[in-house]
Amino acid sequence: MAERAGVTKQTVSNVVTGRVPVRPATEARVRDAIAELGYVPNLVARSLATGSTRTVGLFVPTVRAPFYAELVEHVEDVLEERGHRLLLCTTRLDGERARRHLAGLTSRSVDALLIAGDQGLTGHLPLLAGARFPVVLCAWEAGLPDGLPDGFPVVTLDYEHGGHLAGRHLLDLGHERVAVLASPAHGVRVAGFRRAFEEGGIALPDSAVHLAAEPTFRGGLEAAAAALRAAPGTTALFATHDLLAAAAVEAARTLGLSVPEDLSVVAHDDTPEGLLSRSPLTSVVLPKRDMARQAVEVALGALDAPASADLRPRLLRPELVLGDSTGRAPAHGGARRTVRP
Amino acid sequence: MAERAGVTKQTVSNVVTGRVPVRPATEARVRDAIAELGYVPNLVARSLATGSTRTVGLFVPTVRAPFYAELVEHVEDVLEERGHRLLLCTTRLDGERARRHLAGLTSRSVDALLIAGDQGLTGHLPLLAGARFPVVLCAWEAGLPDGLPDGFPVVTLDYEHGGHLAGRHLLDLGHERVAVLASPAHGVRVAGFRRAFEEGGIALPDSAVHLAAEPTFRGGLEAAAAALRAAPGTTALFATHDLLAAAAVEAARTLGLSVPEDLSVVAHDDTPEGLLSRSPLTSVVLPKRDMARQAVEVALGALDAPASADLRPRLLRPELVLGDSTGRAPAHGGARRTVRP
DNA sequence: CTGAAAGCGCTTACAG
DNA sequence: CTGAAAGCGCTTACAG
Repeated sequence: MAERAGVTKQTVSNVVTGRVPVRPATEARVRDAIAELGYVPNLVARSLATGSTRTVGLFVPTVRAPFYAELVEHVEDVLEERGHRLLLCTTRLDGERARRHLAGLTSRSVDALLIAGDQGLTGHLPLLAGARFPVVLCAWEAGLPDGLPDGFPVVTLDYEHGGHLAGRHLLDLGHERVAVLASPAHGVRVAGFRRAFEEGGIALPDSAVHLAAEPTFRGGLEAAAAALRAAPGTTALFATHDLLAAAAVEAARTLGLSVPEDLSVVAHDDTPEGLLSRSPLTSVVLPKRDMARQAVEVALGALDAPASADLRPRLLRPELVLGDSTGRAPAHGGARRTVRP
Repeated sequence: MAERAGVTKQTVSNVVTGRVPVRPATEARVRDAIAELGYVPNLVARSLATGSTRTVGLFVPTVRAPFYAELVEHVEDVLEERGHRLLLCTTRLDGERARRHLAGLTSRSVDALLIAGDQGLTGHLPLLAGARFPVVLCAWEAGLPDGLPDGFPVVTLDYEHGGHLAGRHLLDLGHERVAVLASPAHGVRVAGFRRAFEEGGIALPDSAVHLAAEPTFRGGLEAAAAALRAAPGTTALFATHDLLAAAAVEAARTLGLSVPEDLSVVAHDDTPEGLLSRSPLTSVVLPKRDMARQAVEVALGALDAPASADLRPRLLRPELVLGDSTGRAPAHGGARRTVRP
């Protein structure tokens, strides 16, 4: 303890926490002693006394996917503003792994927990009922499973609306023959896209949706080639994630099609900078930073006022950002004109 | 305390920690009580008593770069094996930010700290001297700065050797006119590449090295185009990271060159699956998992036996993994033949 | 093998 | 405004 050096005793605590006013002269002496001895308060002891670790846990499926990598950094930023640290756990779509980590936290080592992404956790959600701290679900695309105990706040993105924005945009540009390149997990985005076309009086057949099982450039190339081969009159593609969209543009080039003259491509969740593509793509952009902020606020807010927690899911709305990859539908039928056999 | 439920007192601690043998009958009673009451030990209290938080900090510049994203997951894996948690901090190449976070840890909230990546931290390294826990540096490409206090273990990759492997491979395939696409931070890789050619009696002029300031597909396209324009006889490219390499292949296609018939491309740190490219690239592959393991072991080992820490930097050797993107140098001079004006 | 005591380093009422 | 005491929930020697 630094008290020895100065003269006072646990007045040190008072000056450090600032909870109780201390006479300037005393405070100065204490601060000198602190500086001199290089005193650093023990945060573990403080946590035990206060019951708060100033640490928040975050579960994400992986940080290798750009979406989650960005989310992690946003959460970290918000946490830092509020003086909290980040305990990270990547679940790898492995419910058992998530369960183990959850068990490892169930003991006040964290003030709150954010769980992002819906894959692989569904079966283990009831476990959360035993958590001793607030848990908030975010970036949840699928519907909430029945097993989920009541009382879990959800802060997520309106993926359906994102898909709808993409569809609306293509419709507005006059596209009627379109196809979708999608990851199997992105059904909600596809549903929104489909709804937009239905509203425009156009039914999108299941055969227009091409799944790319793996989120790779190659998978995107293949899905795009398959889509254009299956429906040569296609004038626009909707790709449900960035790598798929970038691959679609390259696939079009390979087939001798110009983007956007012959083929429009709209992406979902491409970075505005278009890291992976030749030029910035028109894309549905997700308010990840907002989601991170609200998720943290709900989680930490639940600590202060457990009762006041608003349990209606918060749905944040994506926006469409225009890039170079979309344009009016060609009068002459797009891909039909030039696609090689 | 669960003791009430059973009959014993802090025998609970004995059965939970397993430190002191307990009679089976007693243990059973205690375990029943634990299960019944849903007792979970308070890890914060345990940390205060034992002096160990079972948490390790990791600083990386960002998780948005695949290299660090993978490293984070590897570190997490090794930590999990050893029963530790991961406190993550992304420094964003911002020394001031790193300093703040470091200060936030300087108080036994972490058992050890791993710092990955050299950018932006150089000036703040002396601060580490004040850390109350072992610190190990990893994935450090540049030379260690003079300001670094002695006694910091370093576990890193032999980047120079990686560049050398790439150069050696191209030389073995008969390539003599080569160019390099590099990120400005990757000077060591380029130096290794250059050394290989020097050993082969070929000097690589500075003009053969093309920098891509930003790690984007677009930047890679431009650097590759510039390289092939500047030296039309070029038969091979060395790209110092995955996105650059993937872009180089697409740039070659755009110019009407076949890979690897007209142009070979060797990457550095591409994923073996080649997520970003049309087909798996020949690439220098870095033993990240090994590095993560050794870094954690050194850090945690330093806890047990502070004196025995081996302070010689550990340099882990990359390997060359063959893909579809390299082949023998064309007899007729490669790019010269077909590049458009 | 089991119980009673002290201590980890803070914070928080509670008297002076 | 400042000091003395109790307590946060564990673990760790130390006696029985």
